Amino acid sequence: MQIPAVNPNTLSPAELGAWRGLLRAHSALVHDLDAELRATHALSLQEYEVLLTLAQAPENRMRMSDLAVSVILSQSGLTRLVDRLAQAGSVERTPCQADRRGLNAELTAAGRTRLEQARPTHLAGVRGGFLDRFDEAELGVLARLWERVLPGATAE
Amino acid sequence: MQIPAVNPNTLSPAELGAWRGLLRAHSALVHDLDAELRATHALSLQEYEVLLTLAQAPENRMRMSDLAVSVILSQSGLTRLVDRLAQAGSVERTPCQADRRGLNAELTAAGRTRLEQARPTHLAGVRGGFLDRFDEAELGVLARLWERVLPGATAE
DNA sequence: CAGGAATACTTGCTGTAGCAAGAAGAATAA
DNA sequence: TTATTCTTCTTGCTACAGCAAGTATTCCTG
Repeated sequence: MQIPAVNPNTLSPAELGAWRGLLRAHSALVHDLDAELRATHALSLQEYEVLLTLAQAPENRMRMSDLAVSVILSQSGLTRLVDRLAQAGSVERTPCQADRRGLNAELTAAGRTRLEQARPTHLAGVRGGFLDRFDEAELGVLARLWERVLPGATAE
Repeated sequence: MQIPAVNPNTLSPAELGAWRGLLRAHSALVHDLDAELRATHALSLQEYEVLLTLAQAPENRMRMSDLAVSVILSQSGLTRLVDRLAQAGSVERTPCQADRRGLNAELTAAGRTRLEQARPTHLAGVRGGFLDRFDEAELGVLARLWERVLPGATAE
């Protein structure tokens, strides 16, 4: 029986499917989620993720740099994202006790309200577009597969 | 034995891992691939994908709108991407026989050379960062899982 | 306790993407 | 045929992201 040689210059169908599937799925999901959040709550997906992350953080606040890592954004990108959220009154910058270089982004009451309004939309989008397509076991498999790709990122 | 109720307002650990893992994995992989292609071949990941797609197309050319879908880009985004590639001599716009509204993007000889130079980098990146983490069976599983997320996208 | 290196955040600049509107051609229908 | 509508691509505008440089503070080393 012939073993199909791994051609170092080409991808197998399974490889192609896995790789391009990742690209396509990500693009479609993120695009749709973002569009729906914008349309119904005037909130980008990234803004939503910041509010959510803060809501789950102790004291509802987090150092700017940690927040940037959490939401997968450069530090300068986060600075401006928080600018926008602060402008809208959803977040405040508060000084950091221990380190005067640092700033905390802190969720305001208005921000919490905004998040709570948007949350059903986001959850419905993630479920409807992604999670509902799989059963719990498959989701577990996926989660474990990701850990092989990611250096030391633990699922929050 | 207690069955954990599905809380409609929260994600289970597996759900979270699967979803955030997708976001993180995509971000890390695309970022690194793009950076490496830029550093070693002065080519963005999107530019690379255009060249590759053209190289695999019949006659090495493709309608602008089809190309946009293939590489997951808006039409205006593709117009400008092809502008850049044409500027660099990697691609040419040729008129479309059947439909004079249309244009084909066509790979030039120089573009093919450029692609061939960059290809090992790209393949090594995709393999090293992603594909090598899984065996063929797992890749097949992944590919099939994606098809449930994607409407009618068949892996090329 | 200086003085230099490292860290935290912001700002200037640039590149790239999308949407919406426009121009040119094709398709349909009467 | 010609008028209306649809499609294909491009262009104007804007938004968002990253890098690199700048500023303020802390850490480290002697």
